[in-house]
Amino acid sequence: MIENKKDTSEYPNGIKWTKQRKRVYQILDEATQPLSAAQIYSRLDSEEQEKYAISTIYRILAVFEELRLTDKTNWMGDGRIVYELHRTGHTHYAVCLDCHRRIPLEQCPLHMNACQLHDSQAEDFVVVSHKIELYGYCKDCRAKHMD
Amino acid sequence: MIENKKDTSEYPNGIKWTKQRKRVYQILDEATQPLSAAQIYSRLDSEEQEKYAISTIYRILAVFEELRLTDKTNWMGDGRIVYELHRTGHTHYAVCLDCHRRIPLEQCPLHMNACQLHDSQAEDFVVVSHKIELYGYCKDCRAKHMD
DNA sequence: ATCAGTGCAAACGATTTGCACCTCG
DNA sequence: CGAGGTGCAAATCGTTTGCACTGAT
Repeated sequence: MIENKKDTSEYPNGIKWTKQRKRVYQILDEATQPLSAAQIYSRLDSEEQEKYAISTIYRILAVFEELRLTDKTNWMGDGRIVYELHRTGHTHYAVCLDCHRRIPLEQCPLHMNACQLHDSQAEDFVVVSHKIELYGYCKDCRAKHMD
Repeated sequence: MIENKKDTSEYPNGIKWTKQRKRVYQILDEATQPLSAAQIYSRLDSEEQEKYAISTIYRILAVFEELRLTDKTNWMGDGRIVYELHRTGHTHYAVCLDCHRRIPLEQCPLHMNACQLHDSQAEDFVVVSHKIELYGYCKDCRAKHMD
């Protein structure tokens, strides 16, 4: 069997690394913020014969989540589920209530991964992960309303 | 005009306090955790002629949110939107990844309401509110899987 | 009496699924 | 070659909306 290098340095074991999956992975990788399935779909180039079925996108995202490649979130806002690569640990966002921009936070305001929770209501609850979202107004939007 | 006391001690001004609204409010008030529209609907007693239209439930919940009577949330989990009365400030939950139970936390693990955020990525972002959800495994579910 | 609130059914948008075909390994 | 992946269209689910009727104030 001929030894040939794979063009993508890192990808999960045990699944077929099809052009569709490559592309969805690439789009998520290039994204600066979490994307919905529809947003991923719309970033496919129709001129390049790239309009893979939207159901395929959903199935790929399901597989990615199964493999812990992505994080899935649906928060306040437009109600759609958004996906992002599960990069270096977790990410939280500051969400502007005006322009709906999601600003990723550099650091986590809470340090309690995989720990025992000390709260009288949730005794013996073992925390595996957490999500935080801060709501407020970004610099630009505050300026906009300052008149 | 005859002065007559209202049977419900507290309710919002300016809206008709119909039996449907009373009942939805009561269900939310009795609930120990946030409920989805469908869950509220299913708690109506069909024997009591109480099966108000599901669309009515949604509309009532929309009004309640407008009046700041309730908080609306859709996080990780089953994808449905859940509602709870906007009681004494904000509440956070520990969500069991196994049984999906939502355990309200006694205290907020984060103290940063209405403050300036100090994060290099979100400079000059003014935080109005925040949501936190902890994911993990509750006592019962951990016991279940311990064999 | 009036107009907001309701019920019903139909519309809607996001997500899922069944099935035949295709393609990676 | 064969199992797994995909495309397409139809189904499903939660939620929203149009319209005629009802009931709280």
